[in-house]
Amino acid sequence: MSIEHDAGSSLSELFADDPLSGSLAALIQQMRPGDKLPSERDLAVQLDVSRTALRDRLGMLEGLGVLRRRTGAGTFVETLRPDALAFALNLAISSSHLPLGSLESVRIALERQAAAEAARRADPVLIAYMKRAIDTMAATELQADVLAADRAFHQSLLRAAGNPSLTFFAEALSSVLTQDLADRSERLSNEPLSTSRQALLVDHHTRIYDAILAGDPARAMRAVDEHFDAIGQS
Amino acid sequence: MSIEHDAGSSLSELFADDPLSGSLAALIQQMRPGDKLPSERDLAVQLDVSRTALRDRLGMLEGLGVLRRRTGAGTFVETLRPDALAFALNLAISSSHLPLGSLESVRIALERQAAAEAARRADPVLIAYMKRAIDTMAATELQADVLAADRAFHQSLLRAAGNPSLTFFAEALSSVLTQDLADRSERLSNEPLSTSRQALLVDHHTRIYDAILAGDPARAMRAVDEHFDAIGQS
DNA sequence: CTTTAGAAAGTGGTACTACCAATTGAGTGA
DNA sequence: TCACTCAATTGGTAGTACCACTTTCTAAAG
Repeated sequence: MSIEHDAGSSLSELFADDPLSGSLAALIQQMRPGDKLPSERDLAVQLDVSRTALRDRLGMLEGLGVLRRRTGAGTFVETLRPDALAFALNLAISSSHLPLGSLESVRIALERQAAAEAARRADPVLIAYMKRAIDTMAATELQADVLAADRAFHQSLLRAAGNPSLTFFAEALSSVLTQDLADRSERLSNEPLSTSRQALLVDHHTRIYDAILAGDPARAMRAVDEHFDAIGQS
Repeated sequence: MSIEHDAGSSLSELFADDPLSGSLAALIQQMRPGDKLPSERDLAVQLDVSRTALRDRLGMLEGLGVLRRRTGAGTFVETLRPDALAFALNLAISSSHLPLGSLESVRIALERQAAAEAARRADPVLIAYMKRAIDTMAATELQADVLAADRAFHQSLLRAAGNPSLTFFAEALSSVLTQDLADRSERLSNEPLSTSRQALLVDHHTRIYDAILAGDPARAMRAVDEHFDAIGQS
């Protein structure tokens, strides 16, 4: 019935108004991350378009983080990179005035979900990394080190959840929020942290850790919420 | 100290390895959505590059959803479009085998957060839309109409949260998950829905609605979780 | 004077050619 | 065996010409 209908390919539908991009997307879908595309000259002949038009689309796909062009080497299919999405987000946010505060909400939502799933999985090895981050946090004295340990904790939390999408989005968001966080913490980074505040942070993270270790998703989510509620007010 | 350091511009840092893209990003940041960029010929002269190189970057920025090129008319700064991110996601997901199931988790996380924030805001007008969706859901008989009402409910829930980022991500995700959802529901869409199941759905949504109306974030989140737990098993 | 049809200018889209710069790898030398 | 050189390949840029579409202005028709 249909002359050329690549069934099930959601990509082609999105490219309905651009056959060239559609062909490229179909080609890329059949390849695996790390694979090398034919050279621009060959590909242009193969798709029966000029190198100019081809490069235009390649640039677009590179912008989306799907491809990576390396001068002299070739064009390669990229692995899913959170920073590519982060880049797009950064661009989008800065050009459309999406408030950073509302983004923080998304981050909390993801972290809460990660805590719940980590508790459900209860992988002792992955959870151990969280414990290590907490210990580091308790042992150090410099604000910068505490922040580093904090990042390590949240990273290991996401890893413990074992949900690639969750990790992907969280890391992308993290990249977007990083410079804002850096700006706020820069002034304090080399000063010693108030002992009471540090103890509070350690306590919060320990509560999250305990809930996950106990395999209690609801309690883990609650612990995350209490954590963010507390640091939100300070 | 630094020769050209556009302080505070997070974009330029990301473009550190590509001066041309950096200049373009800086230019775009100073503009507002809907504004028209100079013509490619003018811009090429202005930035002292060839039109070829310029078009390559414009293609990239268009891929990111930041720009929109309209043949014969010009190039314009785009408003933040969730479908642009959805597009990038679609491409990324299909080319990196990110499981759809893990994406569903993200959606739940966002919806849970939206429910909490909606309860915190407790805007009677926006909440009324949720009620209307529930009523529609209870009144109809066709599976397709129930699904439509379901979508309307979740949409009004996000609106009631009043968090642009949350809405943005949820809609982007929704676009990605749409075709999958469509595939699953296609077979049932014209059959009458089992009465018990419909009643269950109405009950779930009513619980969420009640919690939000009562201004109880914790209960709202719990209701969302129970909802997704239930439909996840069926 | 208003409306409208058409011309003209401007814009993005494509093609083609030529050349540059970086990378790669095979071959050559020590 | 190792190190180096050099040529082929690849992406990056430049410039030109032309096409299709859009917008705007103009002049003719009412």
